[in-house]
Amino acid sequence: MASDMKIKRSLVHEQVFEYMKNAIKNKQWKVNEKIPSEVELSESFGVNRLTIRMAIQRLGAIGLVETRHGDGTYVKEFSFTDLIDQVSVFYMSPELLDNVYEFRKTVEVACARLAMDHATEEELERLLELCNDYEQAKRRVPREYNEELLEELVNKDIAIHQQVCIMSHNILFSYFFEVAREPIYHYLRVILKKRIDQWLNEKVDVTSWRDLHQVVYESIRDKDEERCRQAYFQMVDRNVEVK
Amino acid sequence: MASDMKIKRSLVHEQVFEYMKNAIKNKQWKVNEKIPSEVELSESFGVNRLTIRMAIQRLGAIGLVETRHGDGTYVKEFSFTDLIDQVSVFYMSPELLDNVYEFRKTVEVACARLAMDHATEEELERLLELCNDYEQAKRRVPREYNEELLEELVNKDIAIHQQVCIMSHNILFSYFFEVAREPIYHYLRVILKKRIDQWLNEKVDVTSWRDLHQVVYESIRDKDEERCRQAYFQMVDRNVEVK
DNA sequence: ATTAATTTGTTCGTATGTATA
DNA sequence: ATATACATACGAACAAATTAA
Repeated sequence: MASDMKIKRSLVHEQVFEYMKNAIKNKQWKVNEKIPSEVELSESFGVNRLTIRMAIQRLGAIGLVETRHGDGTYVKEFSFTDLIDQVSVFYMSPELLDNVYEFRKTVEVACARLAMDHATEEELERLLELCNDYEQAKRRVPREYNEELLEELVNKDIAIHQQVCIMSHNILFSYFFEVAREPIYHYLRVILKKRIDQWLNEKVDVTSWRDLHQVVYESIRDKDEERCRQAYFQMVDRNVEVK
Repeated sequence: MASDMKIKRSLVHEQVFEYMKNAIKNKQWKVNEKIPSEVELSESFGVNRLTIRMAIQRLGAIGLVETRHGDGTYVKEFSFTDLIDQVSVFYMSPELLDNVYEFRKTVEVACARLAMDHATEEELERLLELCNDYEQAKRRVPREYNEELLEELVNKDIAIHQQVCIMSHNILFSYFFEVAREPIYHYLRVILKKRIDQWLNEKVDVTSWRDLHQVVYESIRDKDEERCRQAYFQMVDRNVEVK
């Protein structure tokens, strides 16, 4: 007798979970729609109400439903970003930091190239705004440098690159950026901290440096592939040593 | 009084969930380790056992723990792939199919380029194997073409590109591929079906075509960037019309 | 503005199936 | 084979939040 065969255990709440997941997948339960109450479901499935609750908890965990106390449970529009935000700390690792360098030099450049073809005027303006935001925050460094300002700079930096993803009008690139967001955040934090320390200690005047974000903006606007590529390369090459 | 302020609701199971999530994040509960039993946790938290179970269900849903009947609940190594597999159908959309074309022309090429620098001998051999697998399956088409063989071909195609991701030794690229896997699958399915139909009806002898996967393999092996790029471009340009 | 009905949140108690020593 | 620890599932009950009469 093959005792190493997978025995199909009951696991009631698992079955209920799969059923409800399929109901959402097949649009039987549509987005923003209220699903049947827990008692209704427990009756129609012929299981205990708490078993239903188990399944609903699981659905809520992956962002498929949202349940409101005293009201009911509603099907939620799936958000890739929300899910990644929730779990990114669990796949974050030091090796990923090393991978960010290659990511920026390849995927981000490709993304910017797509942005040249697909971006709208409004999106370009928004990008310019974000670049100016960044520059303005940078100017505050000599006077009021602290951890808070450092984080603000990193966030503004990320916002710029996220905007380029949006401008590519390719959802996959936006998703990739979300996946890489956590490592990029840590990467930028290390780099920026080091650069600012050098700046303040050795009294190098960095304000005179042409801000490369601005160059990225201009080259996308002017559809200048080569200048854009070089801007990105300078951006990452200026700070190769992560460790 | 600011009544629009976010009121911190109780939501016991939510709090327990957050606590346990942090315990895993901070390596207080390590991977493969058994967490305290439900009764123990319910006692130390001062809540009911079922409330603990709610939280455990949520942790299980995002792949942080695995619970074995009659044994206990164990912390699991987080798997990005498993999570994406579970939810990819929920972010899959027709627009994503259009994005696959640009993905292959940019990210995959960049990935292959990294593979030239980082791939090991064993990985190259494995890639050759997968290419041969694909070619062999392709030769079966004229005699025994059906839905099953079509899916087999698509899966073997995907396996090749996944191997290139592995060879890049950049985890981010592997993650990206996982995210794009579902759209790529549908994309390839449509394209291959159309190509095979043309092949069989118009009796074009496609077996004589040089398989481009083989070219990708050779160019990675020989570190021939230009040939590699052209192979990818031919691969996607040969079938631009998705719809 | 109050009340009543509905729905989710939480608890207790109990019984059962499973794995391990 | 037995005992123990543990997760699974059920039923009943009450608390708390929301909605509508």
